[in-house]
Amino acid sequence: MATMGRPRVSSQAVLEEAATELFLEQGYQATSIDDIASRAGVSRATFFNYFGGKADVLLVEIDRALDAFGQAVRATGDIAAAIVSVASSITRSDIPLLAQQADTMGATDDVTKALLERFSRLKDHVAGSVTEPVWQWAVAGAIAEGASRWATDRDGGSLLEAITDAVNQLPPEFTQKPDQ
Amino acid sequence: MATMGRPRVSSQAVLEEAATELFLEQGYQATSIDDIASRAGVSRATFFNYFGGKADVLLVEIDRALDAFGQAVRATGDIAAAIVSVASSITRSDIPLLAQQADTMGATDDVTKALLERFSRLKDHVAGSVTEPVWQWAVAGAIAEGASRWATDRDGGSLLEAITDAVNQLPPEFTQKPDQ
DNA sequence: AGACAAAATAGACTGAGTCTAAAAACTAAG
DNA sequence: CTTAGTTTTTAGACTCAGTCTATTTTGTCT
Repeated sequence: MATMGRPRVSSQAVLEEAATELFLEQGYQATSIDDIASRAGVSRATFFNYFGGKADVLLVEIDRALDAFGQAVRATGDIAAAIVSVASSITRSDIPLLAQQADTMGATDDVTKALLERFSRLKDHVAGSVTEPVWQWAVAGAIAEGASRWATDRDGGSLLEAITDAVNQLPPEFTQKPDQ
Repeated sequence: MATMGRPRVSSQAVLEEAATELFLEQGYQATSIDDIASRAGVSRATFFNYFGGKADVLLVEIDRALDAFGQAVRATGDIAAAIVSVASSITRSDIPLLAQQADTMGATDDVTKALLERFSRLKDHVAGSVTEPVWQWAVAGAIAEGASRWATDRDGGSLLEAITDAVNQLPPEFTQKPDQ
């Protein structure tokens, strides 16, 4: 039945590498999608087969983590468990040049906007377990703050520790499982 | 000494009115900035003299409120007082067709993005009084949630009541003044 | 009348994002 | 080995946002 069709010529990883090179060379703003596609040896249209836009290239890992988090919350309904599950599988080596050198690249408010979108998605995922909207904001904010600190302060502990510390600044009932 | 230069031909209010008409007629997406400028009897370039983009037209009142809020926080350092000061001066008549009919206009995620930007600014303003970042997220989220509920549920109470209710779902120490 | 100031405008330009149709590259049969 | 089917890549056109520069308009002041 199969027939696989034309094999892929590129990948998210290849484009990510090309983009990161250019971001470090020229800065984020000065790099167009055409530039990235050229460097990756691929057409501009192909770039859009792999990414929705320029900022998405910088946030691949975040998106992967968000997807996993949403899936975990939907599966278990337990925020704390989902945090442990996702955060403990992420180490500093998973963010090669992303947030680490984000300012070196001249991260514009384009990136800031994209990050806010991710926060919004995070809050939606949190809503799968935390019913009260005001608490959703607080919990999502704590997670985002923990992750941000971890990414910024280079010599801190693990991501899980950072997020746990941040979430623990909230009242415990905010993150309790709805059932039981 | 003065010499005032050429008098203004348009205003935010005029452009806002023209834009709102078109949004209701054609929907938000289908309306270009050219359309708005034409309807207002002004050139496209002039539109950008009054607004930064299409979404900004929908959020004039929010921006005004945010500016006032930021000013109040900077002046007094008291979140609760700033909320009272700003929120009590805003009534339903101040949002003519904005959030009320936002879905009628087919509010895209363009508007959602713009709203997230506003939330980010709100959080920055909150930071003027709340030092702990995790609490900043919670407080800003509560304010946003209260305002959102007020704008959505038509027959509720005042904006101040809605925001106060939302903020009161947080521990009181989150919003206490830093000094004293 | 002439200098000055501020706003409006024309118009060009870059780049993002979308879309369509066609070409390319591979697999599985016949 | 040829053909049909499938998927990706690609070329290219198109709309629109946003920025920028230079020019024109319209007022006030001297």
